[in-house]
Amino acid sequence: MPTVSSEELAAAAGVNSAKLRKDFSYLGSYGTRGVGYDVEYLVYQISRELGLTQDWPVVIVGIGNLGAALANYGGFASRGFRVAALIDADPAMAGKPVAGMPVQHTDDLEKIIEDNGVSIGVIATPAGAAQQVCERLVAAGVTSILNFAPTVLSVPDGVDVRKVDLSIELQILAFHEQRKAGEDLAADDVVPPVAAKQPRKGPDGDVPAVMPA
Amino acid sequence: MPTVSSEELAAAAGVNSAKLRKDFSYLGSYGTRGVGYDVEYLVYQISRELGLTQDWPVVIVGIGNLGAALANYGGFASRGFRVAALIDADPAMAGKPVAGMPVQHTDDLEKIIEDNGVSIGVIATPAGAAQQVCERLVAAGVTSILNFAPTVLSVPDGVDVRKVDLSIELQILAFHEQRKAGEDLAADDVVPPVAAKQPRKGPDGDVPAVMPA
DNA sequence: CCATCTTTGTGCACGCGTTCACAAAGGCAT
DNA sequence: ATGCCTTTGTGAACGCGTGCACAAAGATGG
Repeated sequence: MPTVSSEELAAAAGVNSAKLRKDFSYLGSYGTRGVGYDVEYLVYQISRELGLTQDWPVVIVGIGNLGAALANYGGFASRGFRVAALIDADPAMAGKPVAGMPVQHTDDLEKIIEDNGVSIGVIATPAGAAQQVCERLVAAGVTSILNFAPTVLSVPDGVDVRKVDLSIELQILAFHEQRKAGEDLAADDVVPPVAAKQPRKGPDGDVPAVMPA
Repeated sequence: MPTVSSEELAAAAGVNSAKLRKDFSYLGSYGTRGVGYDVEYLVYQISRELGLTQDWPVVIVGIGNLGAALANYGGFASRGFRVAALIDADPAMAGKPVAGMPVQHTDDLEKIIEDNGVSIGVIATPAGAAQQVCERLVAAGVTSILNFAPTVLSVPDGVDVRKVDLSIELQILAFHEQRKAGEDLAADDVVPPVAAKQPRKGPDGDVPAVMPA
């Protein structure tokens, strides 16, 4: 039976082993003292807790370059996501196959959502169309929205929205780049907490309070 | 002179006004007591600190759907980024215009980086090509990399990498979605800290220690 | 010029998450 | 079966970031 110790996992992930054990303990006591964690069982438990074992039908609205890229993205299927439909407002797109699936017209949005029991929608439309699409999705029963359009969506309570701004990541790189370049001359002006450590995003987040356009 | 108080800004951003003032104070004392912050001046100071006032030439390697989407993305220019070149390994792509700019062949990668003084590279290639492209970018002088390929890149010290995994965001939505659905039946099993609050990414991050594939 | 009012900048305390450290527990060899 | 070794699970302490609360500072009006 292949096992891992919290120490090994912590080293691999670059975190403290005690925190890792404590986090795991919230899921239950899946480890064996003196041995470690059964890899297969642990993977299953975490997958289940994160919802990876469920099947999540999603629709992608707005099949431009980005929408097409998302439709072709391989990482979705392996995480339990199934692209149920591709939807676009352009009648010329209707029926055209993208990622082995015919694009459908916006007119049928509501029916598609219902028929497939979709609760997660992805918006990859131009900024101008996003809010309207969002409202239709929500009205049709979608309760979680991933927004790639450069707009802030307003939604009723109970609906989750996550906004992906591709340029923010670049922004952060540029910030560090500036640091690298400038730290020879200006070794004084330190901005301690706000934006200093390492990266990634997670269920919760940390945003600098204000970010100018 | 248009001004804002820390109170107004804090309310708009949904944060505590004291923290906001303290954060601003790290940039210097730009406020006026009894009045607030001069909007224009504040925007400039923050922009400068974040590196928005500089011109950052970037190259995008891998002009598939995603690369094309990035090339067309309007948000870059307004944040000080200038797409200096689009690079692809496919000879058939060479010379083809994407977002009003001819795609160049990978062979010229090093020359392009040098000629344009590029220090930030975006990788939007298939997973298999990413590491190799990464190494060539670094060898040519790039010190910050934004990686959209589903691979973990290894880079020498001094090079920053940020990985964007489009499915992680969906993952997080699905997690909350699962919560919504299940909280009626199972009001007990709580996973307290790891993954509960609200979203967004920032210069620093919070990752669940372990995330299975 | 003084009084009053508003809002900043910040010392200090509280609270929460991380880390330490160890007792309990299971495996394994003798 | 007994003892030793390894690793978990967790109580308790530490440290750090957040929020409170107030003094200092500037504006504004009389």
